[in-house]
Amino acid sequence: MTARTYGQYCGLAAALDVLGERWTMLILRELALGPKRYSDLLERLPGIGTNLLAARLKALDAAGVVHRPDAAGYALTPRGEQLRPALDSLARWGWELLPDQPKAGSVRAPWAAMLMRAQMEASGGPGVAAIVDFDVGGERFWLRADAERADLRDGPAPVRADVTARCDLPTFTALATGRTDAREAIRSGALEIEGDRRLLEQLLRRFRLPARTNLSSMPGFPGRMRNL
Amino acid sequence: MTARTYGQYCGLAAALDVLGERWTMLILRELALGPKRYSDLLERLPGIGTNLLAARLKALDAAGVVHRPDAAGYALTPRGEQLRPALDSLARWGWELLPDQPKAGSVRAPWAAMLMRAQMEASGGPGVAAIVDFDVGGERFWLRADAERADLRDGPAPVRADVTARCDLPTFTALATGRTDAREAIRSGALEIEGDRRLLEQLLRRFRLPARTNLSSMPGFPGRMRNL
DNA sequence: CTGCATCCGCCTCGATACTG
DNA sequence: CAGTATCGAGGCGGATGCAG
Repeated sequence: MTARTYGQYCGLAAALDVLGERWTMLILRELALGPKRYSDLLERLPGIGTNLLAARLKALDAAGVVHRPDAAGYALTPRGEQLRPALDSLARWGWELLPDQPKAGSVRAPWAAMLMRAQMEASGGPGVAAIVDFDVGGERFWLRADAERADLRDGPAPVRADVTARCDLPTFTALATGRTDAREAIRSGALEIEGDRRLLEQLLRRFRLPARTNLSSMPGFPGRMRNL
Repeated sequence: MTARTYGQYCGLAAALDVLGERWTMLILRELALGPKRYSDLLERLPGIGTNLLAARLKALDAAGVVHRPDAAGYALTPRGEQLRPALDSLARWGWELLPDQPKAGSVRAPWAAMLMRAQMEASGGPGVAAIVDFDVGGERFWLRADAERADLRDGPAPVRADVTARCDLPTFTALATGRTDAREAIRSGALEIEGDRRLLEQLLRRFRLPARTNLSSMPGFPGRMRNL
């Protein structure tokens, strides 16, 4: 009954009173890619439990972070959209914790794409204006970039894209981590392009994630960490 | 035994695997103000419970976020310091959730000061270089500002400050929220200054927090929210 | 079928008591 | 001072039920 709040007059504590419970920020991550229905969220958040998702959505609605534009479907409110810098910042910090090689089934292309978008914005912006339509192993999402900012949504692009890129998930993660580049992937046939090839190459160059210090070599590891 | 992780190859999920449990980010907030001992943390985190604090510190140590420079005392590692932008971002988002009037006992001057520092950095930087020593109701902390960034630590300034400011907590929150300004507070005697008065006035102008939309007037309020 | 609510076992949390 | 041990209450995860 007595909702567990920190009761501190502090911005961080107040934010965590709303966002701090398990799964909450991950729900918002999914909704940041576009509106979704209850069952969409369930399938993208493996392990969450149906009751918990319902409870979180209700709480987020009450907090003014999420709303229901139509009867079936949840979306971020403007207040929820304002969370993006914070989620980006956390994601960039967490990126360095991830192992070099993802465990099978733990990767979703949009998650990597979100990270790359955040990274791009943090390092001076995309630099070019473009709309790119991705198909990564059948998963569709699209990016709208301008000089400083980039926006990422799932689903197919609702407008005509400048470039269309199709590849499988391993290729995409290889592109993301810089283990390969666009030119090479195209040459090997792993990446299929339609439209302005140079635009995509330009973007992917800015898209690259920073190298990670390998955690397994850190003192005190493993503690209670990762099991991807 | 099986530490509850999300198991997603996603920066945000990885960050939350380390930071997502209750109290963790608030511990880091405290350590971001400077190294502290176990009992210092206990007293600044009312309600945390001794076992939980010990467990969190152990986990954060294992994760490479916190370390113990000397036998009794915890501090952020460089990796922990890198969390500042993320904590700042969350704090700025959460600021707008706070009620205009804090409940008695729920305010700590450094929390407001942290928020002001984050706000200052986000809106173009302090603009001036200065070291300011604060004494707010007996609580000491100091700010080192340059054109773009600002650093805030608790305790008295270890170097000679350009300005020394002394006031009580209500005056400080009034300054923070813009309900009063430095000139007025000095004139009324609520704020005592030693040193370069104009420097402080300049800083405090950049220090002001944005106005908040009053939550209580929002649809769906109260849901499960604040009880400060 | 989607969108939950209910129930159940376990784990986390918070409070208190106790120890080196 | 700096934690560990213990225990009740509640949050979480999984399975199942059920209404629209």
